[in-house]
Amino acid sequence: MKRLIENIRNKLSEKGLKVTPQRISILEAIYSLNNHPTADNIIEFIRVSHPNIATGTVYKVLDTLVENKLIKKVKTDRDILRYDGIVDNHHHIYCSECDLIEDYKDEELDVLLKEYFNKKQFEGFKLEDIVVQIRGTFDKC
Amino acid sequence: MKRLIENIRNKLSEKGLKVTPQRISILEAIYSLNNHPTADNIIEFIRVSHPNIATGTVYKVLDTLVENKLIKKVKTDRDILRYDGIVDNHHHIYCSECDLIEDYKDEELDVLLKEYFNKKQFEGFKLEDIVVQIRGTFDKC
DNA sequence: TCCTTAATGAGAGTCATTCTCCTTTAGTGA
DNA sequence: TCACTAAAGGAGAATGACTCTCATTAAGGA
Ligand SMILES: [Mn+2]
Ligand SMILES: [Mn+2]
Ligand SMILES: [Zn+2]
Ligand SMILES: [Zn+2]
Repeated sequence: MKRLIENIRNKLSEKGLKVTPQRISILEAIYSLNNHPTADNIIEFIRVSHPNIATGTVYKVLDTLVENKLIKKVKTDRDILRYDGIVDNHHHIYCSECDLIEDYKDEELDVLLKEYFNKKQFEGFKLEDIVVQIRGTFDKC
Repeated sequence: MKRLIENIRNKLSEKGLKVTPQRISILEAIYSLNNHPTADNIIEFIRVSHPNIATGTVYKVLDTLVENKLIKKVKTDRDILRYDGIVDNHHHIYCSECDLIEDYKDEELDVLLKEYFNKKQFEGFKLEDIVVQIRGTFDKC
């Protein structure tokens, strides 16, 4: 807990960002809300301990965190943005029945993709990353 | 041209959907605008020949077409929805510099993925499809 | 401790999408 | 061919996620 916040402070400083209570609690919220929260999920979570934070501030901080690669945006086919506190490359399982997005990590898949894309020529294109979208339905849903 | 519209009429009828001029021109627009158009791109395209179509109608028709699997939504990390007239499974290259989304089709990749996911156990999950998001920057951008 | 400048708060503004409700029309069957 | 009916479309208001503006506050460096 103390350690989490210390860790967040360090991440912000390392990027040359001012360490503000708002930025700390937003990152804390993203790390605590496991499943790819929306701005609204984050605001709701934060308001408990930090009732006066402005929604505009939350959106601004989220943008800053994305720009500095402390968080990522998650691609969806809805018109509400979702965020991911895990910045290491990983894949996503999208539920067709609800808006659940689960992480999927597997070294074997990463190796497979790496080998495939190393072999392929992408003329005039600088490859940055590969994310696999796995879509389907969970029995529980 | 005539053939395209005849083809669209058939697709609609096959799904048990009423064949209306609005639905025809929206599908026509999606097929003509190659790169994963937004609702707004579609409206702009259609207004030339069909100036009175209501925006609400366009959104409603798009929903209907998605539900009936005549088109698909494309996942993005923006808050504007984009659509795809190609319903056969394929992958997407996202440009980091602009909002270009190119199709990527390669049989070898599909075989690779198919073999990998056949082998993996997904307990309590019914797999529907796999789409690879390739992100990077085009030199031209 | 003070200063500078970036960050935040409050609230108005924007705009993509949805909703409501009335009118029109596609498709069916006499 | 015609009339009927349910489904679809038009107009425009409503919604809500996100952005903007600008005055105030506070983080971090001197
Ligand atoms: Mn994730
Ligand atoms: Mn496509
Ligand atoms: Zn689900
Ligand atoms: Zn580009």
